[in-house]
Amino acid sequence: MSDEVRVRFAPSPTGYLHVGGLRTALYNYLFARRSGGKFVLRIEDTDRSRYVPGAVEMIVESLRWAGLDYDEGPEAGGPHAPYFQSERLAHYREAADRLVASGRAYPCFCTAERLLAMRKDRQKDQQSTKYDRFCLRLSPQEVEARKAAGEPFVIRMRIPDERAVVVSDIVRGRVEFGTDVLDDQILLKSDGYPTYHLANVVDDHLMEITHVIRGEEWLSSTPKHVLLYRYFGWDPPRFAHLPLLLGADRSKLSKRQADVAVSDYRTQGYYPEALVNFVALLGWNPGYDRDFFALADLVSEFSLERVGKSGAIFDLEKLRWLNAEYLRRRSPSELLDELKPLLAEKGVAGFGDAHLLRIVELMRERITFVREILEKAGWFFADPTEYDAETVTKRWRPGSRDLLLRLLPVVEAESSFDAATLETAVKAFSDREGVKVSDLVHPLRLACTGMGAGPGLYALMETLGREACERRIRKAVETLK
RNA sequence: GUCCCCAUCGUCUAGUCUGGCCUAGGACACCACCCUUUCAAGGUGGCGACACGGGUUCGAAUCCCGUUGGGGACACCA
Repeated sequence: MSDEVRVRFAPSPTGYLHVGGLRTALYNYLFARRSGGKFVLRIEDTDRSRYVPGAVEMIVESLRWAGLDYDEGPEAGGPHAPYFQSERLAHYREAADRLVASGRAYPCFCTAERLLAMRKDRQKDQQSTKYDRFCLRLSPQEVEARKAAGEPFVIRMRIPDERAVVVSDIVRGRVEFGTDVLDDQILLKSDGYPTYHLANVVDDHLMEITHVIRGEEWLSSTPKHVLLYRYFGWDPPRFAHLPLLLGADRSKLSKRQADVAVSDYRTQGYYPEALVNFVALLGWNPGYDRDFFALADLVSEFSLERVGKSGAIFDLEKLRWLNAEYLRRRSPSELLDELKPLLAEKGVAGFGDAHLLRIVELMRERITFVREILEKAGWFFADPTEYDAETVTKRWRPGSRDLLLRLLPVVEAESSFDAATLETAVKAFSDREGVKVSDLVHPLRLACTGMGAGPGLYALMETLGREACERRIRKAVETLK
C-alpha cells in the first residue's frame, strides 16, 4: 500500500482548463496509469478573490472530454476528501500553529503599504526584494498585545540562514538554492486561508502524494516546499518539473498569443485524441519514430525519464495536421454522426443519410474539421448565390456560356445521372465538338458549385442530382456573361 | 536587478547520461515533380540545424569551462 504511486493535478478554479494544464494533467494521469497508481484531482481554491463560479465544472468537463479520468477528487470522492482546499482550512491552520510553536514560522503584522514601500527602497539599493523580517524582532508580549487588539496578521515561514537547499528533480537532476535568496514566504494569509505553498505541502503529505509533477514555473519555489517538509518532519515526494508550453514568441503560452482554453479547441472542432496526442509530444517523446498515440498507447509508453528540459512552442499547424489525420481515420458513418448536429444547428434539413454519407465521402480528404463540410462545400446543401470572382476570371471564357448551353441537352438526354455516364458524355461531347475537356469541366464546376476547387466534378454532379445540376447550369449561364 | 532553468532544421524532436556506427535521422510547414479537369489526399525528391569561443581527447552534437541568447520565478495569485 505505502509504495503505491499517487499523483495529483491541482488546478485553481480561476477559469477554464489551460492547454498547459491539460498537458500537466495528462502526464500525471499517464504516470499514474502506467504505474498502476492513483490520479487525484484537487482544487486549489485558496484565493477567494480569484474564484470563478463554474470553473471547477469547466475543468472537470475538459478533463473528462480529454479522457483523463481521475480516481479521487470532486464528484468522485475518495479516502482523503474533501478535495477542495477551501474545505480543509483546519489542516493548514494546525500546520501553521505547529510551525510557529517550533519557531519555524512567525506572525507578521506588516501592512501592504509598508511592504510595498520596503520593496521599493530595497530595489533602489539594488537589494533583493525579500521581506526585511521586521516582525521577527517583535517581542512575544507585543505579538500577543497586537493579536488581542484584533490587528490582522499573517504567518510567515522562517528561512534558515546560510544554508543550501537541494532539490532533486526527476527531469532536471540536482538543483541547488542558497537560503539567502529565499524569502520568508507568507504561509497563512490574514483571512485565515493558506497560500499555495502551505496548502500544497500539507495536502500532498496528507493525501500521500508520492510524485509532484507540475510546470517548471514552480521550480524556484520548490526549495521552500522542501524546507517545509523538513520543518514538519515529513518525507518529501519526488519532484518532476515539466518544461513550459510556449507561445510563438517563446514566452510562456498565454491568452495573448493563442487560444489557450481546452474548451476553445473543443468548440473549434478539434478531436480530444488529436489534442491529447499533440500535447503529449510537447516535452515528451517515445524515443523512436512514431507520431500517433492513442491515450492507451501513451499509458504504455510514457515515462518521466523521457521528458525533455526545454520549452516547446505550441504550434497550431501541427495540431491541425494531427486533427485532419484523426478525421480521416474516422469512418464515414462516424463523420456523418458528427455532421448531423452541425446541419441542424444551421437549419439545413431534408437530406437523407445516404445522401449525406456521399457528401462526407467526397469531402473527408479535403477538410481538417467536420464543420468545414459546411464552410467549404455549402453548395451541397443550397444553390450557389455567387460565383468566386477569381475562378470566374480564370475559368469562364467567352465561349463557356455557349458550350454549356449546347452540353445541357446532351446531359439531359442521358438515361442515368451517375458519375461514369456523365464523364463519358462530357468526353464524347468534347471529342465531337473539338473542344478541350477542361473548357467544359471548369465552367461546369463553377456553375454547379460557384467555386473553383472541390471534389471530382462527375461525382459531385451525381451527388447533386439531375435537377439541381440543370437548374444551376441555367442560372450560371444567365448570371455570368 | 537577484536566483534558477534551458540551448540540434522555421516548429516538434531523435541522437547527449554510456564520446567514434552522425557526410546529424524523423515529423509538421515550405518548394518541386508525379497522379489529376480543380482542390485535396497519396507518392517521390528537395530546402533546412548541432548558438559562439576555449579546453579535454587519436576523435566531441555528445564531456568541462566561459560567453551569448532565450525563458521562468521573485504577491496576503496559483
